[in-house]
Amino acid sequence: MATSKDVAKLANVSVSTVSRAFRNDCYISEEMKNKVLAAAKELGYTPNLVARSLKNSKSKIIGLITSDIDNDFYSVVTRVIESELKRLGYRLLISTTNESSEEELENLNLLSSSRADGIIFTPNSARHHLTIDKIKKQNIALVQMYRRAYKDIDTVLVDDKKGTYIATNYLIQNGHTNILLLTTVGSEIEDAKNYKPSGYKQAFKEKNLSLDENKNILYFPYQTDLRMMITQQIEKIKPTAIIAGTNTIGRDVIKVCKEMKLSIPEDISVIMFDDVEWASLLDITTISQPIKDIGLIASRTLINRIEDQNVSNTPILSTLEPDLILRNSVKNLFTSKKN
Amino acid sequence: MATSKDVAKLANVSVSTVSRAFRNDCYISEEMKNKVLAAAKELGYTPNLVARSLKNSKSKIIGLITSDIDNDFYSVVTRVIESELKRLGYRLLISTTNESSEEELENLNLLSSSRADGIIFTPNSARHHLTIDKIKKQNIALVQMYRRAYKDIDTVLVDDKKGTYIATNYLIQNGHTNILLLTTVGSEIEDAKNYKPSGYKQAFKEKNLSLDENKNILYFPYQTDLRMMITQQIEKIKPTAIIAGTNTIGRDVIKVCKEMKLSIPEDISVIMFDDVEWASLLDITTISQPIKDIGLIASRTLINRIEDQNVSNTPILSTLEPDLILRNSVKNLFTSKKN
DNA sequence: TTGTAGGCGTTATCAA
DNA sequence: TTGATAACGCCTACAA
Repeated sequence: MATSKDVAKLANVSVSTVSRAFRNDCYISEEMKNKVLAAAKELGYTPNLVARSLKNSKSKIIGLITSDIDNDFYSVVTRVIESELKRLGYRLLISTTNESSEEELENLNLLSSSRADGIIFTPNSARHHLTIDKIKKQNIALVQMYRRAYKDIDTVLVDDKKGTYIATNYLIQNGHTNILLLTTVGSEIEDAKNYKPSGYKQAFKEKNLSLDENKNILYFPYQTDLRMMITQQIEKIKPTAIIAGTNTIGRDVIKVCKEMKLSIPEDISVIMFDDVEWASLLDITTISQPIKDIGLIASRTLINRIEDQNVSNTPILSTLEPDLILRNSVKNLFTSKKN
Repeated sequence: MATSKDVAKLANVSVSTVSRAFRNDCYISEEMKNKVLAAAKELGYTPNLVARSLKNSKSKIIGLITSDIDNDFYSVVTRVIESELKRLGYRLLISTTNESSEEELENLNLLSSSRADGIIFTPNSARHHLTIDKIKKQNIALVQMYRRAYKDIDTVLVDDKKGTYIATNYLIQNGHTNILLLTTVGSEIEDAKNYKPSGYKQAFKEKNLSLDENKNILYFPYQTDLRMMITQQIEKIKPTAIIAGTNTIGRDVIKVCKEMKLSIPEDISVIMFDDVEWASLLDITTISQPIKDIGLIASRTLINRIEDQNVSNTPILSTLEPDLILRNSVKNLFTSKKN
């Protein structure tokens, strides 16, 4: 592979002139620049970005650590981040953790060693404070997305509490009081675990409705086939409505309903988190996460930290609001009684 | 950030000893190694992978260029590739082209400049032979996936012709002869464009059934809302069955059927390419692409090229077979006539 | 405006 | 087994 030295030799100039030609440096004459560019073309030369990174201590690479890229949620957010970062002149190195805190640590360390300019990640725990501190000292920018494990770094969150709140309220307004909430243990982050249940409970409290938390809220471990557990719980408490805390849970709920020959919304009402593509095909009412905004804000917050020296030192917390997308998976128990 | 020099100073050894300690070099005593590791820990030192890359001319980074990461197909394959590459000691840099040949070129050049060790990509055209040659000369391994634009590099393909062939055959066996095939122009690659139609035509030919290609095969441009066009074609030729060439086309077909109040499979039969998650929820019969195998084989072929000097020079072509996943979206016109 | 030279943090070669 | 030193390819003072 040709180097700047080769180009310099061919163009009869010095290596610094070659360097200048490739960085739109103003201290170079048009003539020289053209000469260099011509020689470079002849040799098929492009600047070696690895060498440039070493010299500049800037890699123009951002690491993205998610738990699970083939979850629709993460693949869409990955897409958004990739294209926004490209626009801003950065490239994206991805890695997944499968919700494992150890893998998360490995990935963080790898990105730290790779001298990434920044990292966007979805923490599974708050255990890696030491590593996070090390990374901050290295001057690598950090943004945590979707979960807030560390108080001292920039965060992009979705207000999950509000999500369950509006879903629950909507169900109550339609006459449902026996509502099964299915959610994930999700992570070790205490806050994150409680967001969804708390909105649910608040809605009940505000209407002075009684609620048996132990029966009506079910916490799932990560990524197993949940159908058995869902079936049992439905049989046990006979809910009139279900709130599925993620799209994967929602998928299993729909499968279970099919197996149990429960038609939606006639026999049971369903609201699902994440407005994935197939929700509209099945006419499922959803809590829509503003995925695009999450990706955009995460990218921009990160790049601001990297490029803008003047940005305030205090961590920025951006909280985005979910939306209720009304379709046809919730039955109105009031009007149907009248019939 | 601490460097090997700092560690060397603290441990009272030379930088070469530090380097050896971190590379499991055998020419180092246990004692020295421990001393170095302790010093490194104290300083929070990790080897700078950028410097290592420069020195070794090996970045341990693989570039993946796909057209569209939020298509289910690509996000699953990305996931598989990421985890396989991690297992093999490589990291994944992703970029998308939106099916644009120009963006593809930019991405190839960027990866070339970044000195990636290898590239897996889904070519949109065969236009970039010069760049491909340059990259090969650079000793960057290349694998093209899903489309075969260049004859001289390793390829992982799915036998799309066979896919439409078995789908069409199955429909014919169920009494369908007016079948609408919806497929993409997809790319400028002449071969790729014709795979799906050719299997379809072959099935008709083998049964000596007549076929009006101009009416029964519809080519779509990339990523637009196809519903209008689908609706018109259904009204025009009144097919008894539809084959959707991709999951995004399938999604639009299902939406159209809803809008037109055509129930599947009662009023119209549907088979769709790509066995995405939601296909089972809607009971759609699909042509399943062996996505995991594609990702695994692409990764392994690439890493073999990189690490195994002895691998044969002739390009490897791996063709994977699709499967018909039977569900309940095709009506048997023979048995239903009898009723 | 252009060229020279030193250094970014590693690793590899060679000598000790 | 260890240490000194010269690359890897680029950028940036500084000198010309």
